[in-house]
Amino acid sequence: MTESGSKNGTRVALMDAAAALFAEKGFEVVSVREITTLARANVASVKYHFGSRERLIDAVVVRMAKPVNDERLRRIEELEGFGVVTVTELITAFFEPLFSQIQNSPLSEKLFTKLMGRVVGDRSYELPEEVMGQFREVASRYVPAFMKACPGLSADDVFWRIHFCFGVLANTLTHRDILKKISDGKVGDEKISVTLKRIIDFCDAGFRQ
Amino acid sequence: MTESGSKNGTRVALMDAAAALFAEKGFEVVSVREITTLARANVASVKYHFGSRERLIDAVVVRMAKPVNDERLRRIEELEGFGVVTVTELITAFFEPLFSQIQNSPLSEKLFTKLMGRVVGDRSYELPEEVMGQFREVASRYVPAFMKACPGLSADDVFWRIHFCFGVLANTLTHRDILKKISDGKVGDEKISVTLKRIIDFCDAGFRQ
DNA sequence: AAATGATTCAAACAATCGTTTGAAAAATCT
DNA sequence: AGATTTTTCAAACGATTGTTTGAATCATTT
Repeated sequence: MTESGSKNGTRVALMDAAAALFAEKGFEVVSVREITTLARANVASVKYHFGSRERLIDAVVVRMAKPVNDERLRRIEELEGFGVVTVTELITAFFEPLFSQIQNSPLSEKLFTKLMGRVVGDRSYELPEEVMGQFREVASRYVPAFMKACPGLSADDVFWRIHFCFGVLANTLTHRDILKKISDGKVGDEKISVTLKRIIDFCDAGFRQ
Repeated sequence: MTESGSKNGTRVALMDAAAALFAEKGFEVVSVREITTLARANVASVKYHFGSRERLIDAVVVRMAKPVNDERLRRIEELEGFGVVTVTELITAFFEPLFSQIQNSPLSEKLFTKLMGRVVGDRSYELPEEVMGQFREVASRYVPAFMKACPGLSADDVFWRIHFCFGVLANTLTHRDILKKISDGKVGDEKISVTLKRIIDFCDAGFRQ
């Protein structure tokens, strides 16, 4: 019974627990026993269901990244069907999918965004090859589109600015709660969609300079 | 003999080795034995010279952050002596000190920037209280200056945009080498001062929108 | 009901972790 | 020089790490 039916409860419980802990603490510092304790499962269940701790991390990352990258591809195809594409549209098409999956997640909005930030920002661990492939495909579609949307810019300029946008995104996702601490609780309580608009506006202005 | 003379060679050797390893791998995943091996010192030397692994991390971070924050304070004082201050000047005064200490470091430029990126970006460990105090002081000077320089913006807007700038900075420092990989080696080989200018231009445009 | 396969479980594996010990070595002081 | 302090060192500490084992339990099929 390898089918993903309704009966592999332990398997998804492990992934849910791992996702929550990874979001809070980072991939490197969460032990297998922490995960299995939170999931109310046995220590050996990780080896049984995933083969190893590392492959459990991979499974969590893939489950999170797959629908996002799928939607990114879907949206740029939709955009290019209309002809001319602007930088603003590209940035939006690239960023919005990161947030549109929140309601499908077993995680709270706060943990979801934190984990997503670690997936796109932490490079202390190696991304699973499956996700690397997805990302390469996304990049192969978006980079040329960005270059076409900015005729005056060199390849260097475009690459760097995309990189900067990534930085804004990753940092904001991972450390969204820091702002409340820094500002003595006066700033940081707003809907995720409002924050997303802030990010897009900032990156858009930075990209177009 | 607690004086920091020329004779505590092991102490600085430990900090140098730790700094290099932290830069490459991150604070959490480097073991005491890795550090002492690279420093050609005994395992027990960390406990003897620093008290614990955590306090060694603190020492490395303080040594890196102190001159940066000092220069930040010096430069904003200098700026405000002239009267009106622009956003561009503030961003420059805040960012440049991160790079001006490269030649004073025992680390290579590449490792220096990586480690600096982790110091400002990684929040898997707690910043030492000494550095937190420095940062609070820097923030207490720069945040009001930014607000004064952007009369039309709310406090929320200013806080968020500063946060975004932080993201661009931290991500670029930590993952400067990724760009070369993504672009098949075509992008990413340039002087650090050129990259700094890119960062400042991007953040400046994003901030002023 | 018996047999078969899938899953869980307590217990132990070897390896590594940060830390501690107490004595040897080196440096400094009187 | 001897006495004293500082620093180094090999060895071991208990705790925790990811993994493995083999039997027990559960679910499904024959």
